Amino acid sequence: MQRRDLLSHLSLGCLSSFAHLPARATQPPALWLANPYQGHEKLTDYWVSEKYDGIRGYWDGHQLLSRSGKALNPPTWFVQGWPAHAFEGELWAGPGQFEQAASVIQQKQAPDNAWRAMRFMVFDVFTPSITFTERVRRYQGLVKHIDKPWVQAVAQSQVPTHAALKALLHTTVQAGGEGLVLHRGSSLYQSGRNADVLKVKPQEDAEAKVVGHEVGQGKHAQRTGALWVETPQGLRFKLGTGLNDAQRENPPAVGQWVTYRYRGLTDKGVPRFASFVRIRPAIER
DNA sequence: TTCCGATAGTGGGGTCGCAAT
DNA sequence: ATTGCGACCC
DNA sequence: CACTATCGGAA
Repeated sequence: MQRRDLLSHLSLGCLSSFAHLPARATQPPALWLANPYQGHEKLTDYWVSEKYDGIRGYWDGHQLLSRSGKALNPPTWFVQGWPAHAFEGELWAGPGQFEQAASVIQQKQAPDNAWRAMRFMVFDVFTPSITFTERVRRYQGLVKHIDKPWVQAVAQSQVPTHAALKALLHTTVQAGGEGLVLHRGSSLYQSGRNADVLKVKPQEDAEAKVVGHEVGQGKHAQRTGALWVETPQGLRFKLGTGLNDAQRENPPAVGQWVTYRYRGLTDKGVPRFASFVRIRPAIER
């Protein structure tokens, strides 16, 4: 396909259901969501790319939307020349800059120099009826057509074995990446979570001491909502997810040590996405 | 019969914007 | 100027 | 974001 013909072959599809609506009254776009990688998938079916740690952005052909359908407010130059066709990517401020990216997109009107540091890493184009493998070609051509340094196509590669995937994950994280995304080449664009899109992120376990309890809300009213814990370095934070109902009824006591799982640290050094795993086994001595 | 996928409902850190103090 | 809260992002 | 509890249909 000739490049000048590319955009005319992109389909608007179900986009028409909300593309005409005013900026503030949008339905959540039907975007795909990644599932955790289990380790038993057939890797040769998948494309592998870096998972950029930023804000999901969906260009509906007219405006930039967040995952929930909220209109974002990039400066006009940022989206100047973007096509009247839907595509999506990650609004990214660089390695380790998630909080900066979140700040920029949540401000009503972030300063121009903040947006100058942002990139839109394109990883899909909303074109029903063609496979992801074909859509990769489409978004590569689309990015080339837009021809702006802050709009980049996410690179896709193939990894034959789990060992190779592990190695790629290691080098990607070493270079500041958040993890990897696997996308089945034969899959059509499908909203929601399914096995066609998988994510791989490194996770670590650590221990902390229970220093308090937080009462829960709603169905967890009158039982434990979260544990206040303290690391050996004296850092305090809350563990609220990972507890089952029985554990919320009878939570580990103050002074007990627990194991938690987390994925990276915030700017302040607090474990990110921390979840309760188990009460730490007693130490033999 | 068991198992899996989707959904609803909890919980976290962090940021912004606005109201109350 | 500080605090608290809801509504977003992940 | 991560996770648990539920339910209905697939396996």
